[in-house]
Amino acid sequence: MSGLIGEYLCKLDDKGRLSLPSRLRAQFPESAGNTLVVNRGFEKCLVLYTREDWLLETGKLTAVDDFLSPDIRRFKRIFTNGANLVQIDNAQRVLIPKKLCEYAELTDEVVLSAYGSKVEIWSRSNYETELSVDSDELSKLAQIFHQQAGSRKEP
Amino acid sequence: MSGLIGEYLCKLDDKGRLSLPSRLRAQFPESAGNTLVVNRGFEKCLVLYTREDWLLETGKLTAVDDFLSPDIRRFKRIFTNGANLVQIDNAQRVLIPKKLCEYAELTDEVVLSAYGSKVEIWSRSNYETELSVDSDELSKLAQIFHQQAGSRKEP
DNA sequence: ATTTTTGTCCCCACTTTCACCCACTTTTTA
DNA sequence: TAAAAAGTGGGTGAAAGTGGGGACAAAAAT
Repeated sequence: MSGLIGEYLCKLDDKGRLSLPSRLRAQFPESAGNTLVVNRGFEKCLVLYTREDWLLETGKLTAVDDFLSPDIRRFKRIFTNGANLVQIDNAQRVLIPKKLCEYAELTDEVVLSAYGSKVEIWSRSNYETELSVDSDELSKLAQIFHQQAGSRKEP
Repeated sequence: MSGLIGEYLCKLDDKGRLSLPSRLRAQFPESAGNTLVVNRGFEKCLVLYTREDWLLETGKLTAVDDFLSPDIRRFKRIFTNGANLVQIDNAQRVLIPKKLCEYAELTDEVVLSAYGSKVEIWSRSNYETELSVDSDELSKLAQIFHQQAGSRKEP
């Protein structure tokens, strides 16, 4: 699935339950059922996938054989470690594993940021820091992006 | 089977029994019954398979002829002789053979990390070391992976 | 051959966790 | 502005996790 969109501010309660905004919930396909996958992101955030998208996302990793080298194994581990299945309860909440909460420094205020086939989960304060950018830096980033993206274009 | 997922922190008791989290247990197919296979991993960890997946894994080995070289024979021997059948008891625990506990330096806190068709068993401290990586190293690993994955692409 | 030791498994009991339920508040929609 | 839907918080019982005693069998020692 792709085409997820939206930015949502929501609450994490004392038990570590995160309620999914109904607008977001509605974007998950029926087929996803009540199970999602949550994992660490590259930055101090978590990433939420449908199970199906998780498999797509990690398909490249799965295709490479473990016998090849220690580096390969390590790389695969780093990417897949921490991934956990979570269930959506009848109040549209998921229980975020403690370890992952700590990793992303989640407390009570949490931002969900959906894009493509992933939903990033940030603590509000980390999210705001991440997004605070002045226009100079923004144009620099855009430039870098353009270069990188350009060099990868298929002919 | 593939598509195992999850990272679980669990306890190894004094008797060397490891309790399998129910979430993980539930991911094994009915057909696996109460028998699993545990073996040494390449790194300082153990690997847990269903019996069926173990056969698939060793299929790679048996496909290669023993006559080829001493190294082949040696590898096959080393790889297969740590393997043990373990039974799941009615409290969802498996008894890890002492030799293997020592090999992986397992004490009381153990991390189970499931991915694909295997479950890796790490001591908590070794696991954390394995996964701590700085960004330089990560990009190096990514590069290596990219090469390997690329070289396997079908034309 | 008998005893001792060691290892494995089964059972029971206590503790902890979490999925479910309900109730209340806030927001949205008609 | 009422009604409905969404969001929030907390209590609770069933399930999972944990630890230990003891029966039994295999291996080792006498």
